[in-house]
Amino acid sequence: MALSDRKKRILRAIVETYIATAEPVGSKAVAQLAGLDVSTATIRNEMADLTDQGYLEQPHTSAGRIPSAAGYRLYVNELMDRQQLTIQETQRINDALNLKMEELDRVIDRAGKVLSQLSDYPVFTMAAAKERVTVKRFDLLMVEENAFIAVVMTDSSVVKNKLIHIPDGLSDPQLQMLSAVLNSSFVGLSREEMEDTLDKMETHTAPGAFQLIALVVEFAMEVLSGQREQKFRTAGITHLLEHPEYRSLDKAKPLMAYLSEDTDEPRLPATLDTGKNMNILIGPENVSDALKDTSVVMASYDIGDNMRGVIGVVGPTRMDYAKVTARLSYFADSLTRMFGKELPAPEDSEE
Amino acid sequence: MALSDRKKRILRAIVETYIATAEPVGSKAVAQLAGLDVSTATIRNEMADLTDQGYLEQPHTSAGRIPSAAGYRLYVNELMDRQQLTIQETQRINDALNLKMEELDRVIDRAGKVLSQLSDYPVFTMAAAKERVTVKRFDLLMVEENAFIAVVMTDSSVVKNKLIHIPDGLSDPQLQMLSAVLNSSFVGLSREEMEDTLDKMETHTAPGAFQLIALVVEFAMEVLSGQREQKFRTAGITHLLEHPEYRSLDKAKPLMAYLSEDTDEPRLPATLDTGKNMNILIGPENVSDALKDTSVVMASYDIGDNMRGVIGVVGPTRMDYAKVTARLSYFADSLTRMFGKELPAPEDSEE
DNA sequence: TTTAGCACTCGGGGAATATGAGTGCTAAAC
DNA sequence: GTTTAGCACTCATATTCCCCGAGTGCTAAA
Repeated sequence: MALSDRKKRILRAIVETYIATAEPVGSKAVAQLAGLDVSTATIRNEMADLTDQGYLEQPHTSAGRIPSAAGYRLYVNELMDRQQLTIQETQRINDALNLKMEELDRVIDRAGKVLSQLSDYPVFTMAAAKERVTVKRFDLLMVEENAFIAVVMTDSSVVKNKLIHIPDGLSDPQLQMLSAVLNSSFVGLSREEMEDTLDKMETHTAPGAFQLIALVVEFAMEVLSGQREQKFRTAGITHLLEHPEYRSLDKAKPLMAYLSEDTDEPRLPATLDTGKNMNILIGPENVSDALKDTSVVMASYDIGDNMRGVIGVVGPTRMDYAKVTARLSYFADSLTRMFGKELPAPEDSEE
Repeated sequence: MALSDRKKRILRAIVETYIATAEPVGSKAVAQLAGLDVSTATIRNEMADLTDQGYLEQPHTSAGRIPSAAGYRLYVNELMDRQQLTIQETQRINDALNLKMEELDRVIDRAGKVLSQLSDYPVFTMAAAKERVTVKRFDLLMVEENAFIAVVMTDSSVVKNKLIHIPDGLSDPQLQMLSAVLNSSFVGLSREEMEDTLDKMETHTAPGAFQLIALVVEFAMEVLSGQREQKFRTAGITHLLEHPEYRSLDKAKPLMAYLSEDTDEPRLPATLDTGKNMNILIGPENVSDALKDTSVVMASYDIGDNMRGVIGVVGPTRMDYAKVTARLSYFADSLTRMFGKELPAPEDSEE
C-alpha cells in the first residue's frame, strides 16, 4: 500500500515540524511547510487518510496531528534526508577519539560524552567480548617476600594483573613451577572449564600448592567474566530533562533510573550480535517497559578482532533521527577504524 | 548566647518535622510534637525569638517556619540524636563490602550504590593518593615477537600494566637492559621528575633505545597521574528527583549536571586532606554555586597507607542528618577497616 | 478532485474567588 | 513576669469559571 507522493511529503513535513516543535502540527502549518500548492482543506483530507492508515495520531479531537510509531518508522526508512556533519563536528569527534595513549574504557566513555553533547540526548555505551574468551598466558612476578603479581593475558590481548599476598615466601623454582602448572593446565579454557579443572585438581594436589593455584585461577576467572560482562555506561543523562516529554518528573524518573546505574535490572536489548551496524528502535518496538515512549538509535563497532561495542542514543520518540543517525554512524565508523588501526589489539589494564 | 532548654526543644521539633515533611512548620504542630505543655501562643513567641536569632526563617509572612542554615548547624552540632542502624542494614553494608575478591574501584562503586539506597540520596565517592606517588618497580614481559607487557608498581602497591607494541622484536638481553635502565633511573621519582629525567636522557641515548624507554615511562607517568587524579564517581543521582525541593526541573538540572559526569568542572571541596573523619556542609557553607541550596555530608577513610577516599551524601539542606550520618560513619569505618585488613595494600588493576 | 466556508470541539491561559493554615498582637488570666 | 485565649490579617494554593483560538470534520460549490 504505497503512499502517494503528496501524502509522503505531508507526512514528512509533519514529522519534521513535530520533531522541531514538540507540538501537534495543524493543517495550516503543513500547507506552508510542505511546499505544496494546495489549500489547507486538501491537506486536512490527506491528513485524515494518513490517520486512518495509522501513520498519524491525534492526541485529542481538534488538536493537530502527531506522528505515530509507524509514522516515524516510515520517515526513518524512506523519507529522511541523510544529514551532513559540519567540519567542526567531525573535528570534535576526531579530537575525542584520537587520544591514543588512553585506554579502551576511557576512549569509550569520552566518545559517549561527546556524542551526547553533539546530539543533546543521553548516550549509552556497551562493550563486550564477542564469543568465548580464554586465557592465553599467565605470568608471575615476585615483588616482595610475601607478595607476587599475577599477570593474565586473554586471547583478545587484554592484560590484567593483581597483586597477590601469600603468607609464606616463595622460592624462584616454586614460582616457576606454579607458572608452569598454570600455563599448561589453564590456558585455552573458558571460565566454566577452568572451574571444572580446578575442582578436579583439588583432589590430587598438595593443599599448599593448590591454594596458590586457586588464587591465581580465581583471578583469571574474574578477568574472563569481566571480559564477557557487558559494561553498560551512560553519559549526559541530564539531557533528558531538556526535552518537553520528560518535563514531568513522573515520566523522567523511570527512564533516568533505567539509564543510570541505579537499577540492577537487565539492560538494553543486547543486539551486540546482530550483523547490522545501525539499528533504530522506535517507541513500542523496544522491549523494556521503561523505554515504551522512547526511541533508541544505536550503532555497533568492532574493537579489535574479539570484541564488539555498541554506542547508542536514547531520546523521546520525537527524536531528531536525521541528526542523530548522521552523528552516530560517523562515530561508529571512527571507532571501528581507530580500534582497528591505532590499537591493533585492545591494549589494556588500569583504572 | 545559649538557648533555653525549651527553645532547643522547639528548634529540634521544627527541624525534625521539617525534615520529615518538607513543609513549613506551624506553632500548632510544634505544640504537639515538642512534648511541651504550653499553648501554641507561647510557642509562637518562642519561635519569633528563634527567628530573630537567625535559627529559623519564614518563607513568606504567615507560613510556618523553616530552619535556617544556622538552625541546621545547631541541630547537627548539639541537638541531633545519633541513630542506630538496624541489623538488616549493617548486614547489607557488610555484604556490599565483603566481596574481597573484587578490586578497589568496584568495591567503592558498590559502596556508593548501597549507601545511596540506604539513605535515599545521591552519593559521590572519590579516591586519591594522599601525597607524592612514585614508581616502586618496573617489570617487562615479552609476550609476542612484537609486543611486551610493561608492569608498573607504585609505592602504594598499585599495579598497572600495558601491552606495548614495538615494530621490531626484542632479544632477552635487550629486555633485561631496558628493565635495568628503567629500574635504576626512574624508580622513586614523581611524575614531574620523570618527565625531566626523560628529557635529559634523550640527548645522550641511542634513539632506538630511547624510544622504548619513553614508551614505558610515559605509561608510568600516566599511571601516576591516574593515582593522584581524584576519581569522582556518583551513584543514585535519580534519588534527587524524589525530594520535593528538586521537583522543579530548574532546580534539579544544575545539580544533576554537576553530579553526573556531564560537566568537566571542578568537583566537590576536595577535603581529602583534612584530618576530620566526618564533615557536614550545610547549604551556603558549600563553595560551589551548584550546591548553594544543598547539603553535603561526607566521611573519609583510609585505603591502605598511601591513599585516602571520601564518600559523601548529597541532598537538600532539609536532609535527614541523623539518618545519613549514622549510615555514613558506619560505612566509612567499615571501609577503613576492610582496606586496612583484608587488603593490606590496595591490590589493583583492571576494569 | 479541490476549495471555501462554517459550526463544533477542546485544551490552555487568566482572572477571580475561596480556603485555610499560620502569624502577630493585644488583653486577660495565672 | 509569664502564659494563654482570641482575633484580625496575610498570603500561598486550589478551584472555578470563562474565554479564546487553533484545528477539525463536513458540506456545498467550483
